[in-house]
This record gives sequence, C-alpha cells and structure tokens, in this order.
Amino acid sequence: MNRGRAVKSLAALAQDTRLDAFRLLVQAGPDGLAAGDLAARLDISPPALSFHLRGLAHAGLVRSRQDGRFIYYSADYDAMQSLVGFLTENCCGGAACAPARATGRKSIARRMP
Amino acid sequence: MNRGRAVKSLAALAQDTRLDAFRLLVQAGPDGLAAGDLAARLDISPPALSFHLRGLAHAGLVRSRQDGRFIYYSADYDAMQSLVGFLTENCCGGAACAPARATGRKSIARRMP
DNA sequence: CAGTTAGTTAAATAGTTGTTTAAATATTTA
DNA sequence: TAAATATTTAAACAACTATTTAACTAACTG
Repeated sequence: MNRGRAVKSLAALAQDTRLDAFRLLVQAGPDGLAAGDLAARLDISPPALSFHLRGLAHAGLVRSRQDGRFIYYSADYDAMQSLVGFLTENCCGGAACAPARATGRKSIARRMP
Repeated sequence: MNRGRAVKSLAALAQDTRLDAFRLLVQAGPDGLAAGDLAARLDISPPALSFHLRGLAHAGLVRSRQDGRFIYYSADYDAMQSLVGFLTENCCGGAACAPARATGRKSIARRMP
C-alpha cells in the first residue's frame, strides 16, 4: 500500500453511506450481498448505491460478480488489511498501534445464516 | 470510537496534504512541529496549512499549543489508535486484521527518546 | 415476444472542499 | 512604540461530491 492508494481508500471510507455499506459487506462474508439487498438495508435509492459502490470499487475495497440478473458485491479483506497496515506503519509512530484486544467484542461473527 | 467520529477522522486523513502533514507530525514525536516548520516541509502556503490543520484538529487527530509566537502542532496518538481499532473491529470481519508483523520494518520504533 | 426485475448510466443541481490573495491578530525585537 | 515575525481569518472562486429523476441495458419469466 502506497500513499496514493491509502488516500483513495480513506476517501472511499470517509462517508457515512459508504462506510455503512462496507461494514455490511464485511459482516456478510466472502459471498457478499446483492446490490438490491444492500440498497434495502441502507435504505437508499439504487442510483445512490451504485454511485457509492463505484467509489468503493474504484478504491479496490470491494469486488463485484454477476449472477444472473443480480450483482453481488463483497469486501476485499486483503485491501482493507493493507490499509490498516499502512496506517499502523505510517501513522502510529512506527510501533504497533492497536494490536491487542482484536478478538472482536461486538459483531460476533454471525455471518452466513 | 464511534461511526461518526470514524468518518470524520477518515475524511481528515483522506487528502494528500493532510495525510502528509499528519505523517510528519507522527514522525516528529510528542513535541510536534511549529506550523511554519510544517508549511516549509510541505511546501504549502501558511493559509493552506492553517486550513488543513484545522481539519485535522477538528477530527481530534492533532493538538496545538502556543509557545511564544509559534504554534506547535502534534499528533494525537491515542486518537489514531482508536481509529485503527475501529477499522480493525468493524471493517476487518471482526477478526484480527493485520496484527502480525507490526514491529515495523521501516521507521523502527523510535518513540520517546 | 411482451413484461418485469435488477442494476447502471446520464444529466441537473445543491452542497462541500481546496486554493488563493488580502487583511487581521498576536507576540517578539529593536 | 514601530517594525518584523508567525499564524489565523475572510472572501472569492474553481473543482469535486452526493443526491435526485429519468432514461437505459440486460436477464429472467410468462
């Protein structure tokens, strides 16, 4: 991860709707969610969602795959890891920044119903 | 760290000049740098720097203290740790995201001289 | 094939952000 | 106290972002 990509990734996540969308995709697991499903959960219009997903995809934080007439979006965990790695190495004084207690208290991995 | 503060922090870092400024402040250590010093290193005008520092301060990522006619800005390490913690807990699937290899290859932990 | 469903693209527009120039404020030095 | 230094604030403006409505494309279904 370089500075340019980091800025793009940060910008993609720096907006309520997109951060919410990304968090939902992270929770949803590797299979992701169909665009319409996401739009419903976020309570936004299809064009609005399309606009924001394009931003996340352009930053490399989400991928999409078509299945019939549905388009499934999923979080790119590696990209997110790279971003956190960049922030840890470059913006936390070089030392480990928040390594402990990473075993998630909330959002207890309830993925795939 | 809550979602609202996370979005503000991400937005503050999601811009070249501000990310560079913050990285310089992180490197500079707890004492920080005078505004003019930062402006010189970033090669930007004083008003431009002032504008961007206000953004970082508003997000709680930097603090300022006046010393004579200089104003020193310094990185708020705790705030940054909170942000990385939020991203790790909320955007990395609940599991640890980038815990290993946090012992910095570059910028070898030279905090607290 | 006609209709419906899922999603994207286009165009218009209001709001926000970043840059610049000029003016203002505060502190030190002569 | 006048001049110089360090920095902020204000105002103007171009560039970008987010939202909305309408139109479009593609895939399934009857």
